[in-house]
Amino acid sequence: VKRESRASIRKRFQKAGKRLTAERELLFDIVSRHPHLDATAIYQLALKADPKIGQATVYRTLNLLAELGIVDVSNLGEAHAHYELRADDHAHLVCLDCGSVREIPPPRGLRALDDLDGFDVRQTTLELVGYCPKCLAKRRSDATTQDENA
Amino acid sequence: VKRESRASIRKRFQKAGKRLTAERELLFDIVSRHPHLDATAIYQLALKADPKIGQATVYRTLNLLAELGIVDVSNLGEAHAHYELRADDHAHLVCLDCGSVREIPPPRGLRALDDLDGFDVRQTTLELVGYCPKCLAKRRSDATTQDENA
DNA sequence: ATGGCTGCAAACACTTTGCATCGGC
DNA sequence: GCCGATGCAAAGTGTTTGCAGCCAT
Repeated sequence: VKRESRASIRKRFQKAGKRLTAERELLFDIVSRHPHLDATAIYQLALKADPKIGQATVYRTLNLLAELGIVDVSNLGEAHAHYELRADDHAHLVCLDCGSVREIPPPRGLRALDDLDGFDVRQTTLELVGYCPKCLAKRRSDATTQDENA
Repeated sequence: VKRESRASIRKRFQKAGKRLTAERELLFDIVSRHPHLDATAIYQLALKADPKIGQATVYRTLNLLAELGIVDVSNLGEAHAHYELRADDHAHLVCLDCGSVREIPPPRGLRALDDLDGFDVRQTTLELVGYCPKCLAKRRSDATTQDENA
């Protein structure tokens, strides 16, 4: 797993003519340590370390990290954005009940799609939403109990 | 391409205990004829046919169609929802410049992911965003002209 | 020291909801 | 005729932006 280190981040920022502030470093650390969070959750975590950080800074920084290609943005089956460090290609297995996210290797053959009739693919998103084994079991027992299910 | 016909839709609604109103039929037709539109664009088209339809009806109907499994919802690289009739599995090739959407068959091997360690996959979304050949050419010539590019 | 970055709050875009009326079944 | 569906407008989310002061370079 090739990840941006905290040190190499400084260079990336410099190269892009951006400043590396304490807030940005904090947010980078949070995203590093907690993949798949959304902006609100990241903001809550950030507040614990820096009680006067603003939401705007969170959004601006996440957008910046995305522009620099340091993080990837995805929806994970919801309407709003979730963030994670850019790493090897992988698919997301998202549970509709508990919201858990599992990463799995993408099917071979996906890489073959990198060049399609001259279309230049920059980012590939593969999301599988459904029910994780645990929630699936719970749903089944609920259905039995209630004798009701779609 | 197996698509819901306008006639079979009535039965689907009845079975779900929903009424088939003129508004719903209109919105279904629009989505049938114009895949990949977002709610605003659909609303604009709907207004031409029925000047007093409300946005709320559009959102409520699109949500209903999604619940009934008649349409699929995806983001197409943007932050908001786009709608299309549910059809065979396919991937979306979305251009970052012109926003065009091309559908391509999914790589074989994707179907094999349908059951993963007991995870029950309900919907699979494969999106490839990048630049279409036309926009790619334009970008290259712009870069040459301006001697500037990331 | 200077221009980018921040916090605050207001503005925005998209979507949902409350309520009175309307119309499919 | 009943109850679900509609239109309207207001409320709700998630995100962006304007501006005065601040701090990394």
